Amino acid sequence: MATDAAGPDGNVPVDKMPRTERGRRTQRAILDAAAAEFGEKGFHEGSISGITRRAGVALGSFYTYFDSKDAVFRALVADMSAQVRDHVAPAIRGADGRIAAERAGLLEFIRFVRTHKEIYRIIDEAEFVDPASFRRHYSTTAERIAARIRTGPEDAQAEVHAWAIMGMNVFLGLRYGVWDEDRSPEDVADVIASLLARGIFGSREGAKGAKEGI
Amino acid sequence: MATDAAGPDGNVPVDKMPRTERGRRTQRAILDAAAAEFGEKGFHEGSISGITRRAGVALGSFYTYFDSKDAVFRALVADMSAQVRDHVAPAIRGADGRIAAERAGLLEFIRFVRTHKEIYRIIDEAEFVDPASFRRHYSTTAERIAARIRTGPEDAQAEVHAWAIMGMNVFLGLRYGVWDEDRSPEDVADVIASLLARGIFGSREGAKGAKEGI
Amino acid sequence: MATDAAGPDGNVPVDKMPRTERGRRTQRAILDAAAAEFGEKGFHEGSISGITRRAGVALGSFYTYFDSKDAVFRALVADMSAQVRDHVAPAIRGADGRIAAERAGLLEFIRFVRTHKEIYRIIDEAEFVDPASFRRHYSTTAERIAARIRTGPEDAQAEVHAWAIMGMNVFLGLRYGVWDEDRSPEDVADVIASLLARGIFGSREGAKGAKEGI
Amino acid sequence: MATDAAGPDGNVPVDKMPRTERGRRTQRAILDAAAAEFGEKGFHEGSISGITRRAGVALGSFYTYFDSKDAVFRALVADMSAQVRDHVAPAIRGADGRIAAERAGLLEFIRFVRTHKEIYRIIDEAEFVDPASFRRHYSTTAERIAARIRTGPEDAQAEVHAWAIMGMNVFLGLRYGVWDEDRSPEDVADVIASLLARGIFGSREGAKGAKEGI
DNA sequence: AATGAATGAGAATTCATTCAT
DNA sequence: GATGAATGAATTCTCATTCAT
Repeated sequence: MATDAAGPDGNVPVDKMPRTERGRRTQRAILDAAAAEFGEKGFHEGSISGITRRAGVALGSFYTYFDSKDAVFRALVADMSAQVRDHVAPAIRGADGRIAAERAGLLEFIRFVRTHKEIYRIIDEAEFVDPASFRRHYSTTAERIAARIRTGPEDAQAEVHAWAIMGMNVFLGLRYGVWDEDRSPEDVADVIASLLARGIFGSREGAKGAKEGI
Repeated sequence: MATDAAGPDGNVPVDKMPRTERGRRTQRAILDAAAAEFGEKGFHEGSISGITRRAGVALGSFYTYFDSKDAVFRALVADMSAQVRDHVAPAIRGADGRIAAERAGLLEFIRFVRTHKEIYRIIDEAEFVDPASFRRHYSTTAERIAARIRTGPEDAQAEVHAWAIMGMNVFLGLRYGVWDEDRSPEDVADVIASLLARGIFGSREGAKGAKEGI
Repeated sequence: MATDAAGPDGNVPVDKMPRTERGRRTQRAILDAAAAEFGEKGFHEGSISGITRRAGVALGSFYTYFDSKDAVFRALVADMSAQVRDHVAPAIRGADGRIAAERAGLLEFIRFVRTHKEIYRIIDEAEFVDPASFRRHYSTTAERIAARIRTGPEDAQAEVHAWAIMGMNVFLGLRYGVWDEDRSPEDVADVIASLLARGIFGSREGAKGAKEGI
Repeated sequence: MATDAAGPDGNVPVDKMPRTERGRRTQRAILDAAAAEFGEKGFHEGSISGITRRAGVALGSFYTYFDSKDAVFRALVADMSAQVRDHVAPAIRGADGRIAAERAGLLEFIRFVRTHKEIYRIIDEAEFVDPASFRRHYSTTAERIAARIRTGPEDAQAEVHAWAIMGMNVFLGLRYGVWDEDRSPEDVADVIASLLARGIFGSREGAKGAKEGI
């Protein structure tokens, strides 16, 4: 995990940092329970008592580690955000060529959400619970993509492309990762790689170029 | 507008259907007020009393026309969903060629959200308030796109492309329609048209093809 | 029916008395609908709109004929109270002997409640809605019984006996008239006639005496 | 007392069971307050806030111990039901002979209701609030009586007699215990004992037999 | 650190009654 | 007479947060 709890930017305030090993375990248990609770019921329907029940601790113990319901949520968004990044980054770095990198990113993203379906409910709900977290998550993600695809300092299209790619990924992850698994992640990634390489109709002849590393 | 209030699929139950002209006006006022309230505060922070205050009617009058807070929300999602569709459809129909159609769709979509910024808060929050509405909205939208771009009955990529296009549009609308207006809708639409036509790097030379109607 | 609507003692106030034949029909429809509504749902769960819906008239029309929810209820209690009395009275008058009269009263009472199961919900709920109606109903009923069984002006036991008989009848009506019909009214009436004639254990040899008219 | 709070059958759900002594005291205070509130105002007119005010606790504390207004009510019916039973049982067991047992039961019942006048409002209102409790209360009471008076396995009249006796008791308790105390409980019990022993007219000569233990 | 009882502000919902048409 | 829209007071229930032990 990248971060542990939640200040304004998703980090736990110092005075809530567990001092003992036992404390650390309890805090981790609460954060995991919160992911389960919010992933299942959403932020508003989820409750602190639901979290502590899942974590197997007393209600009051929650406030030993987090300042408020909002605070765990922020910590959670930061945590999930970091998790996706950490999961996807190595594959992107290992890819040969720009299109291949985006292909790898999408592929790993779909794989990741298939095993962490709660991520959508958590990150999307941030739009309502903590808009700053939400914006930060997507802005930094888009910037990362833009940095990868930018062809030079003059490239004015990179930002638009980055948002487009991010949007594709998010919706394809929802459709083929969370809602249904009726198509393999590799297949989806191939189709998109070809789209990025040759456009939407050029791709209808086959999406092999991506693998050759353009 | 397509629908007026809200049953399970977003339609008002018969026993809530206004029988007089006066009733019809009141119901419309409440639905508009709900769009404002939820768009501004979100579903959970928004309140029935906030809605009736905006609508200028008594609290109890709300229940003359809607069964519950959830019900107006459903009606609203159906209503907004229909509004975007109705706004974008003519431009798409009038476009010359497939790529041009998608370009027109995105262009009008960004224009629409610039004047209806509340649409994101409303449709996105449906994921938590009424998942069925949320899924229906995006599934039907994707199907509509797929129908436009499908090259033939064998075209297995159309669905993936449709979800990709929808994802691009949604995120570009958020970025360049709601969050910031630092780039013209036409510019964004051109960039994407080129991407669809020639791929991400082919497009770096210019997105003129779209206008010629491919 | 004996009475039509509801003042403090269960009669409709003059200004609510229908002047036309059409009005009379509407009022009767409302009263019958109220019996159904309250019998089915009870006073508190029952609603004016439920009544008018059953009666097939507009909500506002209710107030043309009754002053309030309490008022219909009072009218109803008076109405049902009179109905039982009117149904049971002839049988009692026609009976040969005191025990036979009580037997006939119970027999007809059970028969009556089997076809008017709502009577319990209505009269019993009066204890909470309109204690005066409730008390009046049982007091006058007890007095009627006492008058029948009193052996003379000195008979101090008659009142106690009357309440005892009324209590038996009410509970036997509930058990063998409303809740279950697993024993014939005649059978029940025979058992009680014998109890009244010879006591609880004397009766175990048979309850024939009642028929002979003691 | 037999039960403390209220599930479907009048028992508190486990998750509402107080874990500390302090909790136990609070729950008891709320239950007593509910008896007072409902006894005085009835179920529908009584309010949760009325209960917590009487109990001297915060409104929200009510829900720490009971799931709903209905739930306390159920708990209360079970509680009162058990209280009468526990109050009357020893006198019945100590009586010499069957008639004497019934006499003792009635006597103690009248005495009990004189000091717990709220019992009628509570148990009778169960007919509307929680029919299952109501039926359970009277069914088990009748069975207990039947078991006492049954002369043998063939005795088909016992059940009818049991309901008759219960009905007498309930109405005599209402008349001479709750509404008016113009006749001593002993006197009433004597009259009924004689009725049970010799029938209604046999008893006019005197009800001495009961005391001799028939 | 951990526990769980206590708090009370806040919101949705119901429905008898009034009234303009 | 009939209609049905409008009103708003009243109440139940939820739950984040605090605090004494």
